[in-house]
Amino acid sequence: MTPEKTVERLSLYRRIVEKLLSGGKTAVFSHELASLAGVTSSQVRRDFMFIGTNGRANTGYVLNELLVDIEKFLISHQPDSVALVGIGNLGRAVLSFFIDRRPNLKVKAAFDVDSDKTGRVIHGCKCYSIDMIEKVIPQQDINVAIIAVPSSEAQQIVDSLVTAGVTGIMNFAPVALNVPDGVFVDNVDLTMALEKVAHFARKK
Amino acid sequence: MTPEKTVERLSLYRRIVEKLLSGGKTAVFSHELASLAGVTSSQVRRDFMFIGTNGRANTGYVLNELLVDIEKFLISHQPDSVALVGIGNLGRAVLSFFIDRRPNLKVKAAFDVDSDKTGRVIHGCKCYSIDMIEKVIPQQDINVAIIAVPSSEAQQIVDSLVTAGVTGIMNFAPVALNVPDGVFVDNVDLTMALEKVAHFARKK
DNA sequence: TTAACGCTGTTAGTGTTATCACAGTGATTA
DNA sequence: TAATCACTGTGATAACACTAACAGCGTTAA
Repeated sequence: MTPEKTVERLSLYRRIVEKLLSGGKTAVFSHELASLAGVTSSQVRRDFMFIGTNGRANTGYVLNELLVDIEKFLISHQPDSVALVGIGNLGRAVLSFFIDRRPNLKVKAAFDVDSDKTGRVIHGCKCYSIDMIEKVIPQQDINVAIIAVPSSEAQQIVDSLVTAGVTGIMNFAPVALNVPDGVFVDNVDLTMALEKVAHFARKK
Repeated sequence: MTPEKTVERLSLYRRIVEKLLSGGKTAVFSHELASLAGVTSSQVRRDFMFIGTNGRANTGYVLNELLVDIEKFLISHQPDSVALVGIGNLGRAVLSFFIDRRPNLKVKAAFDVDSDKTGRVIHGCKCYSIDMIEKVIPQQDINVAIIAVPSSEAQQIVDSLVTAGVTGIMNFAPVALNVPDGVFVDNVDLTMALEKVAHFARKK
């Protein structure tokens, strides 16, 4: 219902609002927020229509209220639990990136095929063997997974994850994943992104 | 002129085509490629209109020709040189990810503020201090940069990069970067992506 | 109290991206 | 040779995303 792009921007707005709040500001105009987020002011106001927040003429949006409204929309009442699959270079970097970044997104468990990596605790996150997925995921009430494994293994792992109850997947493997309706997949294809940049660096 | 989304998909098509070729296949139908890429067959054919490749009734697209056409479009005759700025966890992971992945995209230099990290060679890539940017970039003929530094430093670094001649930037810092016309920026916002997934994991 | 101002909320319009649907085409079969 | 089939290439259409523009409103100034 709410456009995907709007959800994306709300995530960005929130971080900007937090920064402004911690800087002592109490309200913000749509055009200020727009310039900080790199979008137009209409865009900001339109996005806010979706979450039903409202500002005031001459004052703008009161930051406290705005933050509450964004979070009410973006975040569930209880923190989302996340699993990481694939503890290679990329997986570890992503793990360290997310640890303590957003209190509402907790990476609770990590999985890998390599038995050398299991049993350990990395960045406060316990590492399991991959065949523990269907046991640990429901146990820890995890519904979001990050996939950072080679393409060839991705589909099989996704099947386990979905069976185990995961309904949202952030996928770093450059393959199209097959999932049933009701499971959301976001593909983060770094090769694609870099090639795109290289392309437009020349052509634009 | 060519849609950004088409460029993205071409990068994906290419990798699929390479895989099919190495598997001994010689031609592919639009609907096969579509299913491998997770899009529709019309989409595939429409994308191929932009690069002017053509298939044959009853045969589909001859893989060799297709690959040539995609590469002619996506790739410059000489390899693009890339710089990495920010040798933290994420930067190193991205570096190891791209090393030897695409022969046409060479990460030639890395930069960091931390002097402990400079002088070394990581994954075959030489590390410089950040104030060497404006010297090294033109020297190595680099036109693409990957930014993996904290948000607070990003803008300043972008300014140096642009001055030094960079025209394409892949940005991992979650801030809107200010660049002149003719410089292409692609924002890869991991926090945003994960929050989006978490959101749709609940709502969808 | 009225007028002017600057902002929001929203509608209507525009541009971009994806899909539908089918005419055109070459291969295959009878 | 003619008919059938399965595909491509593309015009037309629909869905989606962004932006411009302005009415409405609270605030400020006269």
